[in-house]
Amino acid sequence: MLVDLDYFFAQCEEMRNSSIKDKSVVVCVYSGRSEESGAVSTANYIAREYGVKSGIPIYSAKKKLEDKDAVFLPVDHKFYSEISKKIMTILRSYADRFQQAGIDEAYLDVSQKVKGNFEEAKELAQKIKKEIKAQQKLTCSIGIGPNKLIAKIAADVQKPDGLTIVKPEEVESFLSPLPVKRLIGVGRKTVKKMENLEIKTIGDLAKYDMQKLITLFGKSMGAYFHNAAMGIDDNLVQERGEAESISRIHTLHENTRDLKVILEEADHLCEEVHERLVKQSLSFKTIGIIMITTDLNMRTRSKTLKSPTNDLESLKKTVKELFEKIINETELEARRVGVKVSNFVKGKRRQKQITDFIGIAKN
DNA sequence: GTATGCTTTCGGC
DNA sequence: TTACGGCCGAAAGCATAC
Repeated sequence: MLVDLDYFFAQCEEMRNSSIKDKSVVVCVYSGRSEESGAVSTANYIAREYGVKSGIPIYSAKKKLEDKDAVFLPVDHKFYSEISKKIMTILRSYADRFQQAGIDEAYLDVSQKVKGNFEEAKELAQKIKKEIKAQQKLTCSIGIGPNKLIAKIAADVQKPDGLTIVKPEEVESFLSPLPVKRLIGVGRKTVKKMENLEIKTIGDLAKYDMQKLITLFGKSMGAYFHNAAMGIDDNLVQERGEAESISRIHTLHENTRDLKVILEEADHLCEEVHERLVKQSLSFKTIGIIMITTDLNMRTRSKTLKSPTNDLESLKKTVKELFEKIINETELEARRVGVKVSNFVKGKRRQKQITDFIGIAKN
């Protein structure tokens, strides 16, 4: 089953101050550039009625909620993380196997616990919903299915406070009318490509010849699409290791293409990223930078080292090289800049050959 | 040509 | 009419190996 906490950040705010819960609640990331510059992180369902949703400018949200009873709050990530942690502990206790997937959702393998009985799974889900409500005063939406793929899609069908069960014999009729984009791995380009083949729904995809899919999308993707469309997914519910990447991004006070200004900010971001790396004793092999230009487009550059490191000065040095490169490749000014590391190898020390091998074997 | 890994962009929350 | 964050993993694009 998949448990998804409803409009999580905004619901946390409602829980902290129940007097706002019959108003529009908009949780915002303020950039600090001007009084109201920034974007909406998430909004409760009352605000969504007026078209306020994740990612839109704060200014635009204010306009939509003009003369409505609305509350605008800054994100309080620390608070949400604490709530999330408590709820994840509750959820973990109900599962044979558990996998957190982001701050507000988790997969629970409960097949042993309910002996493969979907009615019992439904009762368990109701119990879980009750407990989260009692302990943390929050609602969630739960999807139950024979595998992760179905559970995830099922959880999306009814929300907030939903519960959707898809039994094995219902999988086909459940999936077949849904658009192909609901499948993980089917993005904009693939949707377009499939549309040209007259594949619009998951049902269309399931009927399509697998050999043809393999010719069109490659062996691994083709086979995956074929199986996914038939509701087949044998991915296990598994606890995740550490994060795959760590990044920091920041909006500049003013747009600029002055390298000195950019690098001053970048150095600071490097230090913050490095601090998190040290906390988790991680070394990295890949260093990336992000630049959002005046026209709000994103550009990135990255470099993969021959051997992993956790050294702050090497990080800064590579980041400097990458920014020098990227600034030479555009005429536009930077609005936001970021630093990202990935391709982790566990360990504090500077690594030599033996761990290089582990790094390769891991991939 | 296909598979694999690396780089860049996209998109959800 | 415009307006616009920060973070992550997934998808797409590309280079190289086989």
